[in-house]
Amino acid sequence: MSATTELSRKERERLRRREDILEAAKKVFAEKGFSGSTLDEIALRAEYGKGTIYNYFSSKEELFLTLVREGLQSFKNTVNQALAPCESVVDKLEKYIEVALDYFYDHQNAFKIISFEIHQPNSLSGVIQDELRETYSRELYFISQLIEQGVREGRFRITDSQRLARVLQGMIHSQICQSGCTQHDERSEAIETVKSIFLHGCLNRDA
Amino acid sequence: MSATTELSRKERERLRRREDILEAAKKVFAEKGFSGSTLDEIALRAEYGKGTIYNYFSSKEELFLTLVREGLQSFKNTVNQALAPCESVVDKLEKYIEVALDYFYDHQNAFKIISFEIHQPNSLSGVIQDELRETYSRELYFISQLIEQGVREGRFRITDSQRLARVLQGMIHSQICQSGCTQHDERSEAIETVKSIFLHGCLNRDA
DNA sequence: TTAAAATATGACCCACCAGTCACCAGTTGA
DNA sequence: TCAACTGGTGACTGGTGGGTCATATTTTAA
Repeated sequence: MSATTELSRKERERLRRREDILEAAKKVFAEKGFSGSTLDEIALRAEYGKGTIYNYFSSKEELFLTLVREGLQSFKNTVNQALAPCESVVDKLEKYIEVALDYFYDHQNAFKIISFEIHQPNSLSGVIQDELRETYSRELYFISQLIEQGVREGRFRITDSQRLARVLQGMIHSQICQSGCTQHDERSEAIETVKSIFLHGCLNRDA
Repeated sequence: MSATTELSRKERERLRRREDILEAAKKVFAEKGFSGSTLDEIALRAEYGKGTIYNYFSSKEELFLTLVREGLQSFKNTVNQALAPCESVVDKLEKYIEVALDYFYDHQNAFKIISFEIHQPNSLSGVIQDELRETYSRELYFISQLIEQGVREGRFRITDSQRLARVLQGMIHSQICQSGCTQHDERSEAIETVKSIFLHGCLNRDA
């Protein structure tokens, strides 16, 4: 084995441990929230000692923030990739609803972490809270820009794109965490319903 | 002063202190969540000693649960009173959207407490968590029953009343906690938008 | 084979917090 | 005026949890 392969195996192992820890932390945070979770439990679940966690993350907050950052980034990438082939605004919105619901159904723990710490303003330190809020609002901004374009094209009955973005986000989020959301037809029914209500509710009839 | 007035003054004072404590607790819990809040801070905000709180509530959990219970009960009463004069299902739904948004805009702390502890399943003890969930799902059941009736009357394009109830709830919740939601026209615009999208999106055109 | 470097580990430290209780101020009733 | 009582109080306690560090273990390099 050459030196480079050696190094890369070490790198891989380090990465793997990091992932193990993140995975365990995701489960615990999703169940108990930030304040309710303990590093002891995360270490237990990850099957590492507590000290090990501090070889990979400098604090509980950094561990949490990493989860949020990587979760949102991964969601964003998925969305961008999915929307790339779409031409019209309506196509894009439909695709967004599909991909967002699919993603969050598949990553419910990530969803819980991202969504409920947003609603709990002051349990994290200021700077971190700000970054979190910032990233989140950029996500909202993405939808509202999409809608804004549709408004300019005269496709929408309602023209407050910010408000529409929020409404759509609320509709999507309402469908996660339902019982039995793992079944495939359950899921596609949810997708169809949200699409149908939002588009029927917002688009001009004569369009 | 007669003995009864004496007693009643004492009673009133006791009630007043209870309210003071609940009010302070509501603010703190709304800001920091259940796990993130401390009784010391609640006592400080209420301007009482920590020991005093235990003369009125047996534990942190009971204090929190009282807030949730009384908050939901008060909301329920407001809704029932508002919907009483309405005849048709559509009238009732419109009224519900109005009154729910108005109520939560006016009681944002209550809203935060009720909504985000629902999304954080395991930070409270089992029995309490169950009661909370139960009460919450009865609220959802109320809307879904309303919609169910509309479905039977053939007024709805979409017939899964449970799902519609969730969507509506998501739309309503998405509008709370926006910036500038204290202004009156902001608020009525939110109400009109939600009404408009939901009804346009769900009702049959020929109805 | 062994010295050195890297890394995992959990006992330990300290700050913090829910809950308690001995004390005290104010009120009542005689 | 005083004794009994009621009710607020915050210092105290026991337990807990984030974060540390000396030690143990494994890996690397010679």
